[in-house]
Amino acid sequence: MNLSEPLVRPSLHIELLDRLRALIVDGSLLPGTKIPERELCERYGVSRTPMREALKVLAVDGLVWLEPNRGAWVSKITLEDLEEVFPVMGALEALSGELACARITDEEIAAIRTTHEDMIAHYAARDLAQYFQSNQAIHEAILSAARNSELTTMYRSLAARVRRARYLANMTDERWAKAVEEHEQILSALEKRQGDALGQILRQHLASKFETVRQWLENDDIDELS
Amino acid sequence: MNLSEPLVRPSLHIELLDRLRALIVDGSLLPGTKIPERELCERYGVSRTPMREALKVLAVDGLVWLEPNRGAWVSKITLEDLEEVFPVMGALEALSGELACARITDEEIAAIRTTHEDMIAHYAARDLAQYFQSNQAIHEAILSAARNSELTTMYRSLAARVRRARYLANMTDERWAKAVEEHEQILSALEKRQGDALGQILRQHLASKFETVRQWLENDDIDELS
DNA sequence: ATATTTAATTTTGAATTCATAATTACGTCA
DNA sequence: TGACGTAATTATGAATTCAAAATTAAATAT
Repeated sequence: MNLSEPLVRPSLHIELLDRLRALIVDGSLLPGTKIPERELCERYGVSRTPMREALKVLAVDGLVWLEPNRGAWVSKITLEDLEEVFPVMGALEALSGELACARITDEEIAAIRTTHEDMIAHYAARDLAQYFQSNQAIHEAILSAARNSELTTMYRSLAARVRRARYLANMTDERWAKAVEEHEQILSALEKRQGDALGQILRQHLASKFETVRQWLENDDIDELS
Repeated sequence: MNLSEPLVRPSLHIELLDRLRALIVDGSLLPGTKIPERELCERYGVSRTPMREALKVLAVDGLVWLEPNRGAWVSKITLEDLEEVFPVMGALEALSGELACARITDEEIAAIRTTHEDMIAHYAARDLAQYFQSNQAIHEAILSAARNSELTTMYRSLAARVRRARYLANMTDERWAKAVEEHEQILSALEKRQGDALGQILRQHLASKFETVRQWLENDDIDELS
């Protein structure tokens, strides 16, 4: 423990922001449901003022929908939303690949290679949860190697919204195999530091991911996740 | 006047948000200065509650910097910030070009051509303010033709931050000529609906814009705009 | 006179209060 | 019984109030 650390007390609205975001992203608060403002205030022992500040920020972030004089609702995720969000994420992820190739260290590449091999092992063991975790870690590591905090903020905000869809559980074997193969290409381009190629592969990777989501949504004959 | 329009009274914090954003973007509130919360509350006749909500949203947007227990400052724009923001804007603008080519109508292209010719006329007349306005209208029209509200929101947020730098006043003749030439290429690619090409040109266009900013900042031997 | 400590003032963060809008519950009448 | 209208309740938006932190001013000491 660092004893000379300054004593900073994070403000309530920041703390709340993180907690509420987690509640929505992990699915504790379901899309389309009303946000129980009073109940959350009681649960966290805060007044409505910081709670409402946090909700307004989350509304800008796209996780919350504010209806004037009617309260706050957890945003739904429609296919139309995803059709807009995925191309933007694709462009951002392609950029992160390009920048990462120019800036990543050999050590960082080695670490990603290790995570990649873990991921392959989870794939072989058909452990979807662990696979998903390694997968996400790889994309985060590339993003981090891009050394661009604006890019990081924007990408994370979109990724959080998409992640709520939880479509991965419905991934077919075929799709899963293709995703793993694409990841081989990602590693290969990264190790050769081929920025443009990596950008294109990442973009394509995300596009196929979106196709999975689209098919799932269309097959289930629903147009929103609630 | 549309008599069947629903009677919506916009909430104060939304109104304030727009007003404050305008104050910062148009330079009435200078980068690095403290935001006079009390004074603004009096000016707009509102209490601190909605004002503080608006400031928190603007902080997420990157226009305001909140220092815990010390208040709100207008964000400074450092060269380091711009070095991060420009590549992201470039990726988004490239995407807007690609999508626009796939979706734009002939009428929209014709309208952009008209604005383009206006812009050329302002260039010939060396009317920088009018040139700037037409220029911005063209980029907005392409963005709008991309039909992607997520993209629009993100791009506009970054554009607002960059616009505060007001580097255009310092554009050299050489740079200005190059920008006009790039715009000819933009129109050409758009009219041929060559999405990939348009994307690359827009990205390059923004990159040269950034070089102007960088040189200006470095020549003036300052590292922030205040 | 300047540096340092202490007290007064101002500002901030957050709880509380209050007016208004929205929702629900109730009562009336066909 | 069910549709409509009214009253009671609840929730929301925003002003006010209050405690704590930061800043400024004043006082003391060197």
